[in-house]
Formats: sequence, C-alpha cells, structure tokens
Amino acid sequence: MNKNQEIAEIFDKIADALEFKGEDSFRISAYRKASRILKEYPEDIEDIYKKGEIQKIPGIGKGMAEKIVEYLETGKIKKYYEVIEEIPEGLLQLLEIPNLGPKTLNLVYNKLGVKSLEDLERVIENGQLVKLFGMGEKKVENIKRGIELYKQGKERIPLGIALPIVEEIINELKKYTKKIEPAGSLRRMKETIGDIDILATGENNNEIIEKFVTLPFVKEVLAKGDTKASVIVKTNNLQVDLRVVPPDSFGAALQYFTGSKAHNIKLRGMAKDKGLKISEYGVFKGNKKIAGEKEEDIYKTLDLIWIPPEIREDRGEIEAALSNKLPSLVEESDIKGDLHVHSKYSDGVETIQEIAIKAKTFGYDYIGICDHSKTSKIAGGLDEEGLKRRNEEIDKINENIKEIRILKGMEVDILADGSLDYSDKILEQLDFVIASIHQGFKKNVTERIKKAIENPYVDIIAHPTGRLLSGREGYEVDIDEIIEYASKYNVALEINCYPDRLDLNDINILKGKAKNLKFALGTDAHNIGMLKYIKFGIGMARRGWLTKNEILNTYDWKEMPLRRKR
DNA sequence: GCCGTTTTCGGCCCGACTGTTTTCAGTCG
Repeated sequence: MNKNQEIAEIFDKIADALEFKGEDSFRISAYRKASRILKEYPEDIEDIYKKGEIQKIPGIGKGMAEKIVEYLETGKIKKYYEVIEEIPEGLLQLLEIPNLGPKTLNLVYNKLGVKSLEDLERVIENGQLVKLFGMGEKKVENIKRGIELYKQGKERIPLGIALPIVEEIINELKKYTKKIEPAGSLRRMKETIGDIDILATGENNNEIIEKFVTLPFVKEVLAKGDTKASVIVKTNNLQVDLRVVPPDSFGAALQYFTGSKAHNIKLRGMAKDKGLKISEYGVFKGNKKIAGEKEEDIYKTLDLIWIPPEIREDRGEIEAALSNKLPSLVEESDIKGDLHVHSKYSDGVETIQEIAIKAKTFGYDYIGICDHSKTSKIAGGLDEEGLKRRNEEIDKINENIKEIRILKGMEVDILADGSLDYSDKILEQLDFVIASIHQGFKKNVTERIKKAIENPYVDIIAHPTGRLLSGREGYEVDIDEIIEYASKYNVALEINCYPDRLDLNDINILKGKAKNLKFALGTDAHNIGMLKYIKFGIGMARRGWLTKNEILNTYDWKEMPLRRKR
C-alpha cells in the first residue's frame, strides 16, 4: 500500500469518527473528498510533497495539507488519535452495516453500551433496542437484515459479471418501457460495480415497477415506491435499483444517476452559482424547467460540452470541458485489431483459421496470435519446433485469407533472472513480442520486467501488475517505475481486457498517459467468445482519458508505432 | 475543512424512501 492509500484510509476513519460524533457534515465530506482525491491521485503524494505542491491539489486545503505532511514526516496524524479517543475499537466498523447509520450507532452505544457486533445482536434479541426512542419494530427488523447482508460481505463485482445481468434485466423490461438504459458505475465502465442502476421511462410507472420487483431472478425487494424500487437479485446477491422518470426528465435522470457523485456535486455547485438548480428531473431556473429531456442539454446549461460517462469522476474533466480541452476519447470503431489472442497451438480453444474468421466479424484488419512460450508448460507453451510449425501455418492462412492479416505474436515468459524464454534469434522472426510474468510473482518482479523491457525485441508488456479482480493482489512490482522505464524504451504496456484482469486499470493508465506511454489492447482471449472483451479494455482506456493515437491497435499494421519495425 | 472578484465569512447538491414522527429524522445514493 502506498502513502496515498494509507493517508486516504486515515482520512476516511476520521470522517467515520466525526460522523459518529455528529459533527458538522461539511467538515466530514471534506475528509471524504480528500480521501477520494488521494486514492485516485495519479502521482505519489510524496513526490508532490517534495515539490511543495500538496496544497495546490483542488480539495486539499491548509488543514489537509498539514495532516498529509505530518503523516509523511512522522508516520502519524494526531487528529486521528484525538477523534478516535473514547471510541471503542471496532465500533466504527459497524457503520458498514446497511440501514445502521452514525445516528443509530451513537444511540445504541450511548444508551445500551453496544461496542461490538455481538453486543448489537444481543440488544436486538433481548428487546432493548426496540424500546429506544425513535426505534420501532420495522427499524430493528431492517437493521437485522442489514447485519445479515454485512455478514455475507457484499463485495463489488467485476464489470464483466455485472453487464450480462443488466442486459438480461433490460431485455425483460423492454416491452413495458419506452426507454430503458443502465446508469451508474456500469455506464461509467468502472472495473467493479457495487449496485446496478437502471433508468426507465414509459406510460405506466406502476406497471414497470411491478414487473421489475416480480422478475423471476429477484430474491428480495428492499424498497418499492412510485418512482423507484430496489431489489436483490439471485446472482451474486447484487442490488439493482430501478428509477422510473417522465420522458422529459430522462436526460436529467440519466445524467444524475450515472454520477459519479463527485462529478455531480461539482456540477450542482456550478449550477447554483448561475442561479440554477439541477435535480434528476431537470435544470430549473426558479420554477421554470430549462433542460431535462436530453443529457447533453444538462451540460449545455452550464456552458459545458457533453462529457463522456467514463471520465465523469471529478478528475479534471469539468475544467477540461469548460476550456474546451476534453480529449477525443478512443472509440470502439477506432480499433483495427486485437493484439493478444491464444490459439489451439497453446491453451486456446480454436484454430488460427477459426479465430481469423471470427475476428473479421469485428471488422478487424489484423489479429495478433500470441501463444504461450515453452516455460508455461501447463498452458501448452510452444517450444522452438512448435513455434516454427505455428508460424508456417500462419503464413499459409495469410496467403488464403486476404481480408484480415494474422500477426505472428507470442506471449513470452519473463524468467526468474529477467531473461526471456526464447533466444533473440527466435524472437526476431516474430511480428511482435509480448513479454509477461507467469511465475515468481514475488521475486524481483520490477527488475525482471525492466530487464525484459531492455530486450530490443520486446514490444509490449502484458498485464503489467498481474492483479486479478477476483482476489489476487498482483505481483510485487513498482508499477510507477515500470511505466517510467517502458516509456523511456518506447515499449507499450498492455491494457488487458479480460474482465478479471483489466490491467492496467484507469489510474495506472492515467499515470502512463502523463509519461507519454503507448498502450496496447489485448483481450487475452482463450476462445473466440472472449474476443468481445475488447469493449472492457476500451472502457478502461477511455476512463484513462486515452485518445486513439496513444493506442497501438488503432494504427494500420504498417504504421503501428511498435518499438521497432521488422 | 474547503473555497472565493458578487463573499476571507458563510456558504457548502438534491431528492426518494422508510419509519416514526403529528411535521420530521435517518439512511442511502
């Protein structure tokens, strides 16, 4: 964990404590905001500190800057110890229980001495909680359900799992609605999704809501009103919220429910300065509605051009839109080929010919076949002889299929000493080379990747951090150093599109962009059904503000700015 | 706690739903 993360977590804990104490909510949100800024900040806060520019970061003022400096110099923040004094350890963790907020937690602590989850469960069982002023049967019941959800541990799920669920729901509800679209972090293509937000408009609100809460895969209905309903679906215990709005508010609602929260708060502040009010129903001047049907009109009322959902994170996009400096983000139609696909020669399912035929349906000009190299025995890695046979087959297919070019790539293992799995003589015969770590995740990874980057035949480093969203932490690697080094040697870093990887992710892409790094999109497909994962990588690239020129796959093969041309 | 040529003080996004209130507080997003 780097310093940015460490400080962010302390700020979050301070916010929890202040909330528990019932202190000024604006001060609390200042801590939350500072925490978010630090977590997402593309540079190491220590470097900013050395430049003396901490307070230049918007959202970080004098107070926060002092605390950050205090942490960097002493490893502690006094304020933190002040605010958690007298609060029993572990108590604030209970704030994660749904339906149990700071007010109620404070109440049960002060009136009933609840200090832990066990205490809380006890006062529910023995009837003490329900007797407290402001409590009641239903509130207690809700907290009880909250405890159940808390124990199940509701984790964010990968975008790749959430998207099919959303598509299924939308498909079911389509016939009852005029318009229905996903919003929230899913529309922003965030790598993981907490809740799913869906927005609809139609003739009969009640019917839409009713159909929604009675869908066969709904497990539990959490809330149901005239305009909104929340349910838990059977898959992954995911919460899905549906909002139904009038047609002339659809754009405003889409904008509002797409978020992010920080992006919206800033927009609303700007609206206020102009004497306007934004809500999910529209933009209002006094009582008069001046926008609402179309999303871009919401932005127009603030003198902004429409901002793509993927970058609505309050990371400078509003300022960029104001000065007309929004980048023209890469589009799906810019992509001319996939640069990381496995064939039957190693651990892929289909033949090269089959892959080529499928790739054509994506409108690709080329496809990069990258099988595993010999050390990856489990993955059917190819020895020199096998590689030769594969390359000969590619040559043959290229003669027969003219509409798409098959590129001879390989995903070559970086060995324990940083050398590659094939000799330079072998590497030279390939169209391009991807190098990657597949073993020794904790052994000198940074140095090994740097050595691979130094090899003149390496064009791309695959899944540079090795993290898996399903749980694996990733290699022990200094990604900042790799970005710096790759940029220096003109080696591209991969944006691996596989839903469990999405590696590099948005934050690391932003870091790379700042260093003029080049990127390569690769699905890492092991069967042709996975070629569609390219859209997740594009989502990640867009979240990282990338334009097409920064991505190898948008170039014609002959013009592709690979490290060197062969 | 942050921020600012309409403010260095006094603002700070806005609304739905729920349950407990008899006009509103708490939680959530």
